[in-house]
Amino acid sequence: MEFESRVKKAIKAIPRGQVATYSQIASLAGDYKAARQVARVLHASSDKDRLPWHRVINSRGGISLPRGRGFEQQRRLLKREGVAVEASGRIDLNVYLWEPAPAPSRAAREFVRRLMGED
DNA sequence: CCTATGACAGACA
DNA sequence: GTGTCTGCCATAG
Repeated sequence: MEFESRVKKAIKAIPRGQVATYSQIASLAGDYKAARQVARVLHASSDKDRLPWHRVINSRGGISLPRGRGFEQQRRLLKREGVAVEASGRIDLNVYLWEPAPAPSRAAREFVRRLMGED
């Protein structure tokens, strides 16, 4: 249940107005090959989890839910927060894909420290 | 131990 | 662009 909770945490971290892919979430949860598990978690999750599930899309930049079984709702929720979704369900990843800020590397911290002239 | 499931992804024709 | 095939692996039963 460790992996599953990390998946949920990662999904909750997706900012409003942006999207993340299944495999992206899997990677953040610690297993880059576990995209299908992310799908499984979402499929099984009930609304009490309060997950921004609609911000998770597939690697082709599309809504994976079939029409009539969630597609329309996901599209509506995304549009509501400013994400442009084509009628086909496609979303421009170059615009909306979430790029989590990486933790600064040691080298980066060192660089800043020197810039600021701390000793 | 099995087998089945899953809102996936990448490679290929 | 489509369609097919294969690998993937945590869970549930």
